[in-house]
Amino acid sequence: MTDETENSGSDVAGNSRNYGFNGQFRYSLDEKGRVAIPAPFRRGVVAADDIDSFQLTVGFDNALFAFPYEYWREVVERQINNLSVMEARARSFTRAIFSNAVTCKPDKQGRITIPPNLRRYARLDSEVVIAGVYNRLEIWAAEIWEEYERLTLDRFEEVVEDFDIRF
Amino acid sequence: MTDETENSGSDVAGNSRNYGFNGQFRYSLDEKGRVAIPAPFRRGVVAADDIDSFQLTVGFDNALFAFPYEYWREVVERQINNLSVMEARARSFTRAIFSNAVTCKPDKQGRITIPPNLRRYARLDSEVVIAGVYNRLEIWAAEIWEEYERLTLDRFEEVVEDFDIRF
DNA sequence: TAGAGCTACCCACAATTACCCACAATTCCC
DNA sequence: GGGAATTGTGGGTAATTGTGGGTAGCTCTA
Repeated sequence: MTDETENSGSDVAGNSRNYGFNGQFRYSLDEKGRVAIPAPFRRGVVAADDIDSFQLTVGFDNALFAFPYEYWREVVERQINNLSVMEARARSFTRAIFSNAVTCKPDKQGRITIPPNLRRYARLDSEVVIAGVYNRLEIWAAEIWEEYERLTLDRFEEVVEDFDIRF
Repeated sequence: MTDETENSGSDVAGNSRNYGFNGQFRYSLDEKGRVAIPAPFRRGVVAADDIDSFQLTVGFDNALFAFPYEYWREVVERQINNLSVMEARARSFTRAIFSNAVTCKPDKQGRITIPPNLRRYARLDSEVVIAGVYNRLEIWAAEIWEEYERLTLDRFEEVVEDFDIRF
């Protein structure tokens, strides 16, 4: 573990009643392209007993999104399933989503291997931040993450106002 | 294996509970016109025990589509079956789809042979990308694929908005 | 019917990957 | 505070995968 962005996260994520991933974790991407899944997120993803996998895909803001497999399955069934192959934009979307996705099952050490095309998309080289964001994990290049946080965290209060969130 | 668009794909795709093909793989088309089927896609296509074949056809955007045989059979029965021979456009469509199709069974090494007319259609020469796109594989000439991805992946976020996909 | 060309099937090998073990550092818990 | 468990990271090995090539059988032609 490196020490700049120390790791923090709730263990409640392991609970099956867990309501959302949270915390941020900094890891190194090793020579084989492997990165650790934050320990609190490893358990509680299991749907059927041999599927404790994540669906890893391209996401927004140069990050990768990783969904619990079962959740991903629902999204596909409810939303992507009924897009028509006949429509060019729908094809383009479906292609992007699926061809840039991997179903990955953590190894015994809790790591996943990120394929080269996804590494490229997210500009990952050696330092990586994994953030828990409600229903997904986000995998960022550490530098990009830090820059992003620096820019947006200042404006947190403004943003909350925009959305009229009532705590 | 070449190294620019390295291969990526999930092994869970082999699972019968698999929900859709995904990942992208780069292969070389050999002198005999053979190309490897991505390993994760080889298993789990079996319907009856001697039918572990793909139906290979002309697809959209200069790509070839390959469907698991059983899935193809359903599509034909449910949809193509009730097109009328009386309608010129329907005839043309049916002709194109069937006359440019092959049922192909991977050899012991997991390769299929792509017939010349399909190679021509998809402008395949030596470098090929095979993408898993939900219910089908797509076979592209590597250059065309890269160009296509370059154009569409940037616009990914817009497209998601357009389709109002909620993760 | 013999030969030429083609195709399907098999073997072989190099490169890559997946899986397992090990260990140090950190965290947890009494 | 100290021992035990967990966690992050590196590396080794066996299995898988990608790719080239050979041969037998088939088809088509002369």
